[in-house]
Amino acid sequence: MSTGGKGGARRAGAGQGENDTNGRDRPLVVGIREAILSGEFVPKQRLVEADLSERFAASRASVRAALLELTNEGLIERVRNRGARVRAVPLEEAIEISEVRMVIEGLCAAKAAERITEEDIKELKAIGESMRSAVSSGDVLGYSQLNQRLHRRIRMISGQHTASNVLERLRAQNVRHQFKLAMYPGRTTVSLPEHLAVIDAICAHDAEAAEQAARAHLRSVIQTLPEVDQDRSHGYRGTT
Amino acid sequence: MSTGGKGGARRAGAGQGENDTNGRDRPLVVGIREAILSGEFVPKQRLVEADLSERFAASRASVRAALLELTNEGLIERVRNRGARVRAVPLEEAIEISEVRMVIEGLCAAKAAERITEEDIKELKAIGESMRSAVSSGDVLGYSQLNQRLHRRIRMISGQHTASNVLERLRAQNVRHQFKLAMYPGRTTVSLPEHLAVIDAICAHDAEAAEQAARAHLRSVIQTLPEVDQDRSHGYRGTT
DNA sequence: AGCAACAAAATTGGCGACAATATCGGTGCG
DNA sequence: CGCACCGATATTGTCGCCAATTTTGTTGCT
Repeated sequence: MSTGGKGGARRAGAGQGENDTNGRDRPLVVGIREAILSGEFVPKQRLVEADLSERFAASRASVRAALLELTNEGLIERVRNRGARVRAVPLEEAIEISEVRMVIEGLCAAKAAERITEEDIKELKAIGESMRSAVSSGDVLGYSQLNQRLHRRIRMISGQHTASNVLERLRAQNVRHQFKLAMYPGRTTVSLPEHLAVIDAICAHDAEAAEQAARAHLRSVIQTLPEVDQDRSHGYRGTT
Repeated sequence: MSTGGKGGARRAGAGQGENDTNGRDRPLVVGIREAILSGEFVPKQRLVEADLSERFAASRASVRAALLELTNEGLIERVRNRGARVRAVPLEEAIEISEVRMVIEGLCAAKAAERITEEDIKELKAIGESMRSAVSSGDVLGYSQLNQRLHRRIRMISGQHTASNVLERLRAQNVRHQFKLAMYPGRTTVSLPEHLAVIDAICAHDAEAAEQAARAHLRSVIQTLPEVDQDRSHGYRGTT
């Protein structure tokens, strides 16, 4: 974990290690991002620079820089001279994002199937077993965490830095929908066999099957998204 | 297209002339980006804020903001307290980028095949014919422009806003490799039938065939990339 | 009473200056 | 003669201030 200053390393976005947010970022970016992802800042909420400046004990210029960065990450939305607000991802766009995720996760799964080692096979299968037991015991939260770990592990095994970066960004934009999806009753029962199929295909070094399984899983997600959607995501008048 | 969007209406006037990668950007971002994409700023070249400030007659803060934005677009690379420089995309990463492009362009092609109208069919076929004649007459530059127009048109027809954004960003990062690829002798002869296959599949409303054709085309690109690569792209010691 | 224009407040955008940090050159010592 | 320490320089990071623009509240007119 020693994220020390390895100067000569390639940029390639985040290293293969944990990129939960982005370790190289200043605390401001991380802080605001965490606030958005944790739900403290709700969609369409205005983000006034002065307020954030006070909230994080930093200057307004730093806040502005952080806001600009988060804008490019797709988490907040800025209009010239009209300020920044948390981006509300409507269902239609959440589906689009998931469709892009579908093909990229398929790519990663295929590449992972080609590159996976015996050691990683053990870990993937272990994750699969944990997921199975989590579903059995009804541990939805644990299953959700295992889900994220599985996807991240597959990305790592695939060795596709570019794909990982894109996926991470897309996932952050959809975190709210993903959360609602995870809480959808009976979702784990549908999700589990799909995940196991992905794991099996990757561990069997079957790239084609892995890609198809990953895409099938995301297709299932896309299909379920409209059911869990609550239309407050794209509400124009959020003043209640 | 823009379903009830509030802000997207004004963008409708985007003439086919300029490729405003992002019309909402301030001139600084556009200027620096153009300088990088046009090759004026070569990879690994240092971008000193003060110099850019003078070059574009703007304050350093604005330059910094633009640099931050371009960093997130993947065009430049920044190290804390050590400045920014034009990102040099090594062959390995160019391949990764093209692999991601492969699956996303496949997705767009499939979606375009489902959504295309008779009007768009005519235009796609017209582009195909133009490409054919461009290859016949050996007009490499014209073919390259038609190539970009075709891809852009397909993205537009697909209606995939997210995918288009990702593709545009990835394409910008690979613009140098793409250029060398376009100039590779005999490349057009290989590329043309692949493009025509994509066009035919899309116009035939065959989503599956369109995706496969698009992926085959990008696979061909990936296969050719190493041949056109000149190792100056990833030169570590660029101090001349 | 409704609407429009105006004014005041709020907020963002831009700018210059100062401090922190890395790089580079020089100098002294082993 | 080479290496390490040290200072000078260059560059970036941060901060506070002022102008431009938008939004909102008020007032006067129809």
